[in-house]
Amino acid sequence: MNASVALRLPVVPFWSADDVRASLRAAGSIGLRTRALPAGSTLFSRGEALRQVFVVMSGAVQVQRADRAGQARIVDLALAGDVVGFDDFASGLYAADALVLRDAVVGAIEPKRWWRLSVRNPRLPALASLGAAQVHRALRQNMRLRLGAPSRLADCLLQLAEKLGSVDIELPLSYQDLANYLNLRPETMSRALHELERSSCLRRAGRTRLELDPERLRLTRATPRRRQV
Amino acid sequence: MNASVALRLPVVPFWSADDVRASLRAAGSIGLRTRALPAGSTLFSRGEALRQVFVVMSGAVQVQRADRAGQARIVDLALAGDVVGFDDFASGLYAADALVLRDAVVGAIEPKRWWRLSVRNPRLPALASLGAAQVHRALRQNMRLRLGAPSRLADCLLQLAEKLGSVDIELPLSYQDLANYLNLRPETMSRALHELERSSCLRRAGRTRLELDPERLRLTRATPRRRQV
DNA sequence: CGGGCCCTTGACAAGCGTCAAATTCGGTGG
DNA sequence: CCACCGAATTTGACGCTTGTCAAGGGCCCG
Repeated sequence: MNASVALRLPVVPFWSADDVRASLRAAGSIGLRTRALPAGSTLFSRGEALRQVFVVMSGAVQVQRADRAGQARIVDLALAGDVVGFDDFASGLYAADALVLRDAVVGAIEPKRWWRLSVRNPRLPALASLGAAQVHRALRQNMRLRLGAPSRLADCLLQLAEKLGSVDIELPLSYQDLANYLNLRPETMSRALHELERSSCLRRAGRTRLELDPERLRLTRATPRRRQV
Repeated sequence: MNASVALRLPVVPFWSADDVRASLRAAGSIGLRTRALPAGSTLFSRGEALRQVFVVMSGAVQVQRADRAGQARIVDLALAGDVVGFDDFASGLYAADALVLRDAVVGAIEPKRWWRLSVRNPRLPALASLGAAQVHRALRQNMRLRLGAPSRLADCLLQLAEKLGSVDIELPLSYQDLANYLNLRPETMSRALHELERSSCLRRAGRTRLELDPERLRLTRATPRRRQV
């Protein structure tokens, strides 16, 4: 009975994209220290003391943890506009490893300093807003993990297309790692990919280059565990 | 190759429990406005303007959204010490419905006011810390959804026991709703429950009353999709 | 006593993981 | 430039896990 309360609300886009860069730009990025990092470098590692929370300005960063069996799990994929590292703000220690996938520029925010700055500059986005942005992403990943394999992949690709602002995208990681992120086996990933290709949701134009059809992808995403004709 | 970097780290507890009440208490709860709410009442509803972020001081609250097909999905289960509603802080509108399951006392935090207070009282937990706490919970649910049904349930029950401070727990919601939260069908939930009972991970002592054996539950949780003998 | 809802159970099918092996791709050394 | 190696990806076969459907039992509340 509890679960049926929200049923009659209209269906609207579930989560809006939120690009933290925009608010930083609006604030004139006062006092934002940026850092350029080459692909393959490390943004932070597990166990280090947390000094900064990061905003990805460009490029791509993956965040991974070891699960209880010691297996590495990719738990986050941050592109331009995304916030990384906020989850460890309270504990003071990074609990995950952040790896730069594509040459990136990140804004490094030192909480204390940022807080002082924002006392004087009310236009500066509050730390808390950055946190809210990361919660949003975590919740979207949450909902994604509730879908079947093809829908899961479709949702992920749609988000990538949205972020990158193009239907013609270059994946920042291997299919293997993408499978890890989506909690699928590489074999299943391969099959889901072919499934999407078969239903004209996308066309493969190179190893990790895809041309997407957002309309059809949305259709597939909405299809609960059943193939389209 | 990317995914194998963190492998040799020691296996330690994955996420620590974080009880925001503790830090509020440490700060003397200066200026925290509390509200008592009866079971069945609504904390906030989708579409409303966000005025407050909540900290559950006692009782239980569930948060639900409609998925893309319009089905209600329970996305969060907040007990004493948990933060609710922070995800909508940036957008300014609640995107979900929060329903009180068990008579609850919640601390209502108005961001602007809290911010002003914390400028003067450095001991007050920052809004950002509250946000970090909610990210933590979202990430844990994330990892949970990657597990098989029995492990998923085991992890959830372990968290409940930890939160409630007892191995003898009363579920704040029906099995049906718990299944929804864990993204399982009621039938699967029933089977997982019997599975745990069969392997002495728990004993059922009433409709929604359970006596847990944390040690065995941890064992089951660590077992990847395979029955124990 | 009669519904209605929640929880169970059984039978069955679909989805996804697992295993093994083939194939392709990228990069390296000759 | 070409052969070769190792990693990534693909394919097929097969089985376990979970979803689905249908039906039954138990409990609470009129």
